Amino acid sequence: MTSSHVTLADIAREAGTSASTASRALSGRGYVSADARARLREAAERLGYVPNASARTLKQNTSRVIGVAVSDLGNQFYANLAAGIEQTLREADFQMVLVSDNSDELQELACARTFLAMRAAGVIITPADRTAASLLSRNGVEVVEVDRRLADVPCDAVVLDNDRGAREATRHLLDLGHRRIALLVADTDWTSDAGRLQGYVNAHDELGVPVDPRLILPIAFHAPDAEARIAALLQEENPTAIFAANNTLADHAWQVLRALGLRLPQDVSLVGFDDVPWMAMVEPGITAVAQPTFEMGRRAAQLLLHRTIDPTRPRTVETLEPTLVVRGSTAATAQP
Amino acid sequence: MTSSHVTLADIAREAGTSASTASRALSGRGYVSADARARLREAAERLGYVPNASARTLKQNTSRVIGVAVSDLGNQFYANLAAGIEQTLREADFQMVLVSDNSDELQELACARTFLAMRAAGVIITPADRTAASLLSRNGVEVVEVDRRLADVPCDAVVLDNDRGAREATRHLLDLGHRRIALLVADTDWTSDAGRLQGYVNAHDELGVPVDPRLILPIAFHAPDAEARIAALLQEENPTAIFAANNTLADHAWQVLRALGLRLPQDVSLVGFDDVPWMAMVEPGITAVAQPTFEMGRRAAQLLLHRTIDPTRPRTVETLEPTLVVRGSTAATAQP
DNA sequence: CTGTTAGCGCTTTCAG
DNA sequence: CTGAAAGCGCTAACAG
Repeated sequence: MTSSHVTLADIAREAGTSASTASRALSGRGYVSADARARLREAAERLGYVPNASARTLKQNTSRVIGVAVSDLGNQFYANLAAGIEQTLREADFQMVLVSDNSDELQELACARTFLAMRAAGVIITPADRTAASLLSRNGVEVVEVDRRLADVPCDAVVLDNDRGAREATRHLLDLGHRRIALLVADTDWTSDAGRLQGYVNAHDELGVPVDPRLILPIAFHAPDAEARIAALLQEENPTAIFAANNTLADHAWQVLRALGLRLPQDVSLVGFDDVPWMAMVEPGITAVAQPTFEMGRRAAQLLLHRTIDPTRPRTVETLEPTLVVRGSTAATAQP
Repeated sequence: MTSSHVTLADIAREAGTSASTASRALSGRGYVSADARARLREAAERLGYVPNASARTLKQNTSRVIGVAVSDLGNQFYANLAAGIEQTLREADFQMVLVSDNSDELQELACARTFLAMRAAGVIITPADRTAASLLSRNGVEVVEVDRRLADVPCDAVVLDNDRGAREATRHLLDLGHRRIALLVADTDWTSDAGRLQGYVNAHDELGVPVDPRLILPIAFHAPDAEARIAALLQEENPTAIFAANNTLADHAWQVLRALGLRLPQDVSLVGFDDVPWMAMVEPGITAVAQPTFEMGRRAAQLLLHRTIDPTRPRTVETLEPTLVVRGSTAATAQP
């Protein structure tokens, strides 16, 4: 029924006080007589008062909004990350403004500008470029990087121990006797993918197995020829195992194997990175490096919330540990 | 380097104009000489001006923020819905504030209050209760309901033809000779689930097959005993087929069948509702009613955007059609 | 075409 | 304990 919005002045008038007193009563800051407080509370309730966040933000020059920019909300990994962030923020009575930036530098920068315009209390980002963090930081907005690190300004971060995850996965295959292990890795300059490549190499080095660069296949996101290239690699290089360094590539690899009629694990072994539901459901199950995705989101949000409380807190990089989940897709090599 | 924020007044001073002229120049509304505009643009660029969204919202009493409240961001269905909404909003230069409310009435109401406080230009919601929409609507905020309808105030909506989806799925099983089809359905009073139940019943009625109420199992979200109850139903009622009316229930059913060692489709047939990736990957594939989830999100956002342009637009309910995707999990009944 | 003025709703000194 | 007053940054009349 109330068409226009009820303001503090309205409830002040209703309760016979000034707006300042009303502000103090409802925000709980400063002295207000119990009597006045009760009257104001009642009036606010009765009139259906909803504080105007913009007015408050304008006055206080900071909001309860946290900007979140992820690469691809359609991907389970980022969706779970966002879910973890959202849950944590909501518990602390903050709101999440969520944007999916397609790892596009321009879109990412546009997001940063939007978050700045909103006077976001902080920003969480899966970075594709360093300019966004730089712009935000320069304007006094705290940034937390998740999944990978890119910023050239100091900021908190939550990442996975990608090297270790990839090393364990590769080592698992090497221990099973595989010597020609194809690596499917995203074609980026991100620390996440670099770490996974490094882990693959390290595992080889540790056992003194030479790395054949022809077995390493960098594939861009959403590359339309991804599966064709994987099929070509399989046929030209005859790997006995595949390590797919993210969930999309694992999916592609699995589809290619199915299309070519190659059996898991008799004809070829497969390890994925990022344990998504289908990997536990297909037969045989896919051996995978599991990431605590939701928890990464939670940690990132916590880091940001802690910093809003104590801005002098030293910057932290939290490195979470992956877990190798062994299933039926990996087995010892057949004798050649 | 710029510690505090650059304001319109700053760039006006820099360019030797008043703040109003600066406002006109940068917002593009009203007359400004080409010369002044150029100087102002340059100054804004040079000083790194970012407009203050709160000030603008306060003044104009409306923002470029759309509130979105979904039931469970961790569920693919809602994540995809959110992704569709986000993409559409971003294209129109709106921001999405996303909250996952666990279908909890109190959380949902709290979200509504937050969106109101932010002067959201509109709200998209997968409703669990009618009070949120009512509160928003009463305060002049447009609401679009997605996936199900609940509001007792007029609002736009985007839903699936659940009756038809369930009818086709059930009909498919009946046509294969099944006469004892278990229905696993979410235990809600939502239109979505009611529609699916109705479709199940309608398909039976059309063929004159009696419905045995003992085969209908309502299961609450996140019920810890969901799988135990499904297993019990299978053993006590001996259905020859299962229709699981959402993706979570399909997952549960599949796990139970696997645990009990029942083969698809020889021992029992299975149809899911909402075609998620694993259903196409397991062997045999799961026959499923596919929803255009992402598209539903897009439509909801479009409906809202159109209404912000033309508030007198008549309310619309868009009903999208599902598609039955037949895979190997369904087959004719074995002769008893 | 441009500047002046006023005010959006709230919080925060500062006097009382 | 309370009210008056000022101002956050922006925009929209309204005169010039």
